[in-house]
Amino acid sequence: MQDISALVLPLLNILSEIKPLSSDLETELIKKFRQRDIKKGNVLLHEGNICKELWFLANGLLRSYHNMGDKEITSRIMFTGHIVISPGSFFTQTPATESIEALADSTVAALHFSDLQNIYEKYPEFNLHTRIITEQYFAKQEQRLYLLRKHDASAKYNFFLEHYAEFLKEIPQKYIASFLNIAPETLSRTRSKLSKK
Amino acid sequence: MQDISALVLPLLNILSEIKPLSSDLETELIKKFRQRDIKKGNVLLHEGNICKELWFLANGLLRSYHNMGDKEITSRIMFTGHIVISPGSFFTQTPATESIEALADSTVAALHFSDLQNIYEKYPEFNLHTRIITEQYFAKQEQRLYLLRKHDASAKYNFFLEHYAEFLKEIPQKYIASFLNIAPETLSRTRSKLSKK
DNA sequence: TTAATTTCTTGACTTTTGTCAAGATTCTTT
DNA sequence: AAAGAATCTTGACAAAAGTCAAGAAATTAA
Repeated sequence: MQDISALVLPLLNILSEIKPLSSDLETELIKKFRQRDIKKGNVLLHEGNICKELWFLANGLLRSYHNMGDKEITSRIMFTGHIVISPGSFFTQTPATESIEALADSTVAALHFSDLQNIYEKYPEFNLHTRIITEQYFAKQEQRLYLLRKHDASAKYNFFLEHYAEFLKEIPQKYIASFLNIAPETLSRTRSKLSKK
Repeated sequence: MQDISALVLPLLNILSEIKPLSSDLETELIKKFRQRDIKKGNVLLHEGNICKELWFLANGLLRSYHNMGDKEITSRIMFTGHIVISPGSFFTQTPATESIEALADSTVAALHFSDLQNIYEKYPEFNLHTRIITEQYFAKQEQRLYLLRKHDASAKYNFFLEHYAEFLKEIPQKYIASFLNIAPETLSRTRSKLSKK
């Protein structure tokens, strides 16, 4: 069990680069975040449940996915230093259409939705920080949409190599395939074709 | 040439439902918005240019699209009352990967990026409004992503019917097809199969 | 209203991807 | 290190979607 402020520190740095945080606000954030440890394979959020917390991934690797009929489709992969929510669920506090699981033993700092709302009331200047962060994640989503609109498997994979290269190190290929919305066999064939050239 | 405040009024209503606007802020917004009229078929933003303005679509119909090789793929369709930007481009002031055109004669109220930044400085409370609006549009993007991840054409079209029914009235089918990321012929066949059941 | 243009539908065919299955490889665990 | 489990690769085949083309229908313009 680490000191929560050590876990949250990188997040505070991200925030204060947008605009320095008052020490009161900083203290409040540290006070409200709670540590959660998730073992590899365990689920942080179940589809159908409401995403009641915002997580700062202090250490580890997470994956969000939809159950499409009988198979899972990976929606996002999240690394150390990412802010993690299920957006549709968290913002509106309605049931999530996706699940989030740990691909590696992970540690998150968790902030409850209602605590966040209280922070907005007490420290309205915090809206600036989250406005900008939401914009940044929004732009990332656009990139994701662009990938999914690519015609065929090799166009998707090439775009993936350009924009998501960091995925290659630790992520099993089957998750990359479902991130690209193609069958794992198709990804395997696409890669072998590519390496022959 | 209408009075700009009449154009912007519905936007002010949306904003003040989030939280009432101070009359100074309201005046400032009205002062900074400019009217633009776009004829059907004309392009509001060209791929490769920077999206320098935020638009409130006071009246009309817009479509954003990517050029994927030789063909266009519709990314969004925007109706009267929508706030319109090319997110990746506007937020970071970098070149857009999409174009935006008018599908019908349209009137927008335009706010320049730098004017918006000045408003944020002068009226920091405005961050609350845009934070919440960005969250709402973010959640919509999630739904869009969910659609594109659907396996086959009929699953996409059924999801489309449930969640984007308002598109059906005025949008030519070829744009709906490209919104679903399928060929227009495939959409036509999917629809005829569906109506036979 | 008629002519011209664009959009939509349908068929035949091709290409791409998905599916199932078996073997190879890699990763985990004991 | 060895056994077990999970993942990846490859082949054969099936299914789905894309492409091309021609005619029908609808929309727009004259």
